[in-house]
Amino acid sequence: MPNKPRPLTPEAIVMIARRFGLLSDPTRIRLLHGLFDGEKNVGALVELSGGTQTNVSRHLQALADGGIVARRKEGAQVFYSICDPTIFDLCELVCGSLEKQHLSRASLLARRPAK
Amino acid sequence: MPNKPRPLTPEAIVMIARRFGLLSDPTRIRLLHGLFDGEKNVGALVELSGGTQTNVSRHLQALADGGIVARRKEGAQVFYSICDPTIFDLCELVCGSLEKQHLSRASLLARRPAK
DNA sequence: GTCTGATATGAGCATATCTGCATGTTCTTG
DNA sequence: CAAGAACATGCAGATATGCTCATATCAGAC
Repeated sequence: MPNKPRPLTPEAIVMIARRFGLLSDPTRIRLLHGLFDGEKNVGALVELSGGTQTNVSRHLQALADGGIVARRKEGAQVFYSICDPTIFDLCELVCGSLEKQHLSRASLLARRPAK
Repeated sequence: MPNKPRPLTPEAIVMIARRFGLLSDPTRIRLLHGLFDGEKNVGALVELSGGTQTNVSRHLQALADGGIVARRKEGAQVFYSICDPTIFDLCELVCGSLEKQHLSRASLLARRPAK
């Protein structure tokens, strides 16, 4: 039997859902992915993500409000950087899970039955 | 320097965001939490979550479509169970991260400066 | 067959979320 | 000071999401 989960008060549940909500948008995932190798300013992230400046700015704001990303102002530029690296662990877990899921679905369609 | 992240094609990014989206609703988190200790039928989950039957049914549907939860019909009842246990790892990671985040914010307000 | 309990589904509404356009703010340069 | 570059923000439209009410489906008991 697996370990008991945390008690999870109603407020905690809402907080958890909020955090997942921050990760539920492709543009935000792209931005986080782009920040993997260090801080970047908004302009660089706009190019990198292919979005508009308005949108990128807003999404970065949301990520900063959620405490996933940190802001650093330098002159007229603003640099963002990951301040919660567990984000990458989350993505890694999800990627692995999705990969497994689709592999197993694929094997359901194969001529040779799944092992 | 941390490991290189996966390449992350545009489609992969959308899939990842979708999965996080499934976890971005408090009711769905509650349902998953309720399924931690084994499969339950819809009625049990309705009581446990305090939601309406319609709503619970829909959320379970969504979780099943996303491959997080499995359906098993037994007579007139339908039993749901976790089929992707990495969900709990995700929640655990997020909980830990949130806790750390709020602790550090709290220390910013304390009389004694943070260590 | 009818009736009842368990679950799913369609329709409609309210709200949230994402997006782009235009504009505002702030910094720097001249 | 004016002008331009880098970001942020107010507003409005489109889409998505969550919720409820009523109804449909399905399995079992009679």
